[in-house]
Amino acid sequence: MSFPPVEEQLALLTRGVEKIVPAEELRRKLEQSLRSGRPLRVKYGIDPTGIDVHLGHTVPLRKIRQFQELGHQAVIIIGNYTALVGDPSGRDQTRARLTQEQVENNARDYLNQVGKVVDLSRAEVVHNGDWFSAMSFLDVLELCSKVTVAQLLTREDFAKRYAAEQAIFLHECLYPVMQAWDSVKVRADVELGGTEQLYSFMLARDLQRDQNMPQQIGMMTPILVGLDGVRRMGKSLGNYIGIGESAYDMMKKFMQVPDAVMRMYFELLTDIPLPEVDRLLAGHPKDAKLTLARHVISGYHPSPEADEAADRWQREISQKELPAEIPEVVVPGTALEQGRIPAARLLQVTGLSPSSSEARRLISQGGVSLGEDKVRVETHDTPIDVTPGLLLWVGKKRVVRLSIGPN
RNA sequence: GGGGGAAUUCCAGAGUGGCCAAAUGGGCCAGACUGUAAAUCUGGUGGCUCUGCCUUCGCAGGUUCGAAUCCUGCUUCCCCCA
Repeated sequence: MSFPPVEEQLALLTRGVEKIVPAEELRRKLEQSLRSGRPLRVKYGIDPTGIDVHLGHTVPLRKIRQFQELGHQAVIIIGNYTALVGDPSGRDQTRARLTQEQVENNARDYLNQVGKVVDLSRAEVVHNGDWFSAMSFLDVLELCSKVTVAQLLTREDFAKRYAAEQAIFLHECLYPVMQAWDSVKVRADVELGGTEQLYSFMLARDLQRDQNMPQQIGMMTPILVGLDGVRRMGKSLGNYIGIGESAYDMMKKFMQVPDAVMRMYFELLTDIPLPEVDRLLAGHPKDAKLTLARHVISGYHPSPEADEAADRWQREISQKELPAEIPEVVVPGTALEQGRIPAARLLQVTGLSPSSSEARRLISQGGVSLGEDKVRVETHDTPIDVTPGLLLWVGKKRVVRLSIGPN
C-alpha cells in the first residue's frame, strides 16, 4: 500500500476539522503508516436510532471518505447495542430507548444512506452487538472498574444535568464506556465524530492503553448548523436537508439558508478549495449559494439533475414564473352552488386550510388570491366562480389548479 | 421505605374563584421589505352556521350562581432523605 506524502494528507484531512486530540499525533500516525505501508484504521460509529441521514451527518462521513481516498481503512460501527442505551451526549434529557427490532430496521436503512458518502465496498462494517452480546456480567464489571464516577461527571452534559437535578440513569453512564470499548475491539487508530464525543474518545485511549494497544486519535468535526443558521442541524428541529431528498427540495432548502453560514457549508460540505470559496463569497451571495447548492446536490443526484434543480429554482422562485408542476385539486361538484362556492369553504374542500377558522384568517390577512394575476380575495364569504384550471394561491408558495369533480 | 414538588393551549412558561380561549417568549402562518436569504416591522396562531356560540388547562368525581384556579380519589413525572 502506498500513500500520498504526509503533508498532502494532512492538508486534506484537517480541513473543516475543529479539534484533533492529541493534535501532534496525527502526523506521527500518518508518517508511520506511510513508512510501514499499513493503512490507518479509521473508526466511525453510528447509532441506528432514526432514519434520515442529513447533511450534518455527512460532515464526519465525508472525512471518512477522504481517509478512504488516501488509502486508509474505514471501519463503520453500527451501534446496534449502544442504540439500546441512547447516547446522552449533548442531551439535557434521557433519550428514549429503542427496541431491538427498530434498531435492526434502522441499521439497514442507515447503511443504504451512508453508502452515498462512504465507499462501503472498501469499508469494514461491524455491529457492536457482536461483542457486547457475548459479554458476561463479570466482563461488564471488569470494564466498569476502569472508569470512575468522578470522571464521568466531568462531562459537561452530565455535569449540567446533575447540577440541574435532572435524572442521570446508570445505563446512560455506560454509553461512553461502550463506545470506548468499540475502539478497543476494532483497534482504531483514528476515531471521527462531533465535538461532543471528546469524553468518549479520551476514554477509548485509556482503555486501549490498558490493553497495551496503540492509542487512537480523536478527530472532531464541528456541528453543522441547520437551515435556521443558529441551532445544530437535526431532525427533531426540522431544520435539516436530508440526503435522500429530491434535488429540487434540497435546492429550495439551500437557498433559504442564511448567508452567514455559507462559508461553513462550503468548508464542510464541499471540496472546493478555500481560496476559491473566498472568491465566490466575495461575489453576489445568491450566486454563491447556487454554486454551493449545486455542488452538494450533485453528490447525491446526477449532476444534470442538480443543474436542472438550480435552473428551476431560478425560474420559479427567483423569477416568479409559474411552477412547472402545479398540483391539481378536485372540487366536488356537490360543494358548488350554481358553480360558486364561498372562499373560506373553497380553501377547506381543497385541503389548503384544515379548518374554516384558519381559512378565514388567511383570507382576512390577504394571503389568498386567484388566477395567474393573483387577484386577492377580500372576504371569507366572497363567492368564487370555480372554473376548471383556475389557480388558487395561499401565501406566496402554495398554489393549486382547480378542477371540478362529480361529487 | 419516608418526605416534598409538579402536571396549562405546538414548546417553554404565567395564571391560584368571575375581567381566561388563558400573559410573555419561542416556533409556526400571513402581510410589508428583499436576493421568496437573514435581520426588521405588522397581524395572526382551539373549533364553529363567527359582532355570537361550543370544547379545552393530566384523569374521574365533588363544592359553587360561576373552577385552569377550591375539595376528594386516581394516574404519571421529578426531587430530597435513607
